[in-house]
Amino acid sequence: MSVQERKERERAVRERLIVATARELAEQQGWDAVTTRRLAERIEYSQPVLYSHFRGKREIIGAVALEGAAEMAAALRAATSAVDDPRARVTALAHAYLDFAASSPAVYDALFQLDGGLAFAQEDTPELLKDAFAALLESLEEVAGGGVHPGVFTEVFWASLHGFATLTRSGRLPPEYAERRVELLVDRLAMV
Amino acid sequence: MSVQERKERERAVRERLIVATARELAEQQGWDAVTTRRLAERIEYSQPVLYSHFRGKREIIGAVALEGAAEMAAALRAATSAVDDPRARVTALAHAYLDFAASSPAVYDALFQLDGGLAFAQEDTPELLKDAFAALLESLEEVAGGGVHPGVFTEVFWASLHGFATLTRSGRLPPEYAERRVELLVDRLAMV
DNA sequence: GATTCGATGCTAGCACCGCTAGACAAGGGA
DNA sequence: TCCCTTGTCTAGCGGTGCTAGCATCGAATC
Repeated sequence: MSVQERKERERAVRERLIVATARELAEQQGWDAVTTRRLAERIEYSQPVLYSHFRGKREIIGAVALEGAAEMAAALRAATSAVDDPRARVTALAHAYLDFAASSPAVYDALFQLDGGLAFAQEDTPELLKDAFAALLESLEEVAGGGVHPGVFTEVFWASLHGFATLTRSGRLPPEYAERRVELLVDRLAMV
Repeated sequence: MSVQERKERERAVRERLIVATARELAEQQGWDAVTTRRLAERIEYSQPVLYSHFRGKREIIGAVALEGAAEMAAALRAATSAVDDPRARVTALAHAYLDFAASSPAVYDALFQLDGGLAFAQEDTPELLKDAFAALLESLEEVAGGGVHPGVFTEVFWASLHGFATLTRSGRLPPEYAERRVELLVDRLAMV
């Protein structure tokens, strides 16, 4: 029994190593550079080992996304918890979101841009993803305004931030007015 | 002279054929299916011919994007020109934008998601791209509100629509509340 | 009309991709 | 000690974007 337990433990360690290495490589050189060959070489195993942990590259992206969702939720809560004023809290939330997207672009892509095989906005959505959305909602529901569904309001705010993040990083939005865009968005969307 | 002119004409025809075929293939089966081999086979030439017109696949995507920018601008203007009320015009604009994104996903991706090697929001930005942004601005500047830079306002509105379009298509936003999201966005952002 | 010669499109091939079949070795259980 | 399961490896499949170098075709010249 103990032998099997040790093996399972070692397998789990190696699986975390794969995910961490994939993430590291993606942040360093982009997801295009995360090939199964390079990834295998970095973890010092052969390619087929990857497929004994994940069905394919997509699932590895999904694993990085889940890890990222947890970190993002934590970052959002950390940035908002110390702020008392509801409106200021929303501003802090927006900045924390955009900072996360800018400082961890590969993780952000795994979450919101690439196909990691994860279900969103459904029953079988992983709890970590639901919780990341919940982290947004917690700061947003109180400024949604009367008669507006907090979930829908959160979706609108989130989609806007997502647009900022992706269009800015791909060079389609100029960086110079980033702050004014955030101010305008919060000013107009947040009631009170 | 006439011989050379004829050749140039034929070259231009073939170049348009490449772009049209790439676009068609991308809309039918997604950009992943647009490989240089398949594209070459469809236009009934060998692969290297593609490289006598474009530096690589990226430039072909860029060509599709430019074509799409012109169509998008036309679609946006067509949808808004007949609407008199400024606020209703913005709503029509939003719907036209989202309809374009949903009905021509491959072209939309070439424009706003993939790397087509085009410059955005710079001096050397192609006129067609500037004009597509102008088409947005024309309907939005009059509802930007006082003291707000129309360009910045347009960027915010556009980024939000982009978030809706991309997150909805990748299954990250549920489609059922799409209409309510648009209403909320227009309600809050448009002044008067 | 024959001949030269440059332009043009082709075949073949590079290094790389995601993924997998099948050989092989190491280790625990009898 | 032997067997057999488990796990990992090598090698290879069909695909990718892209390119070197050859062959052919056609326009211009003699």
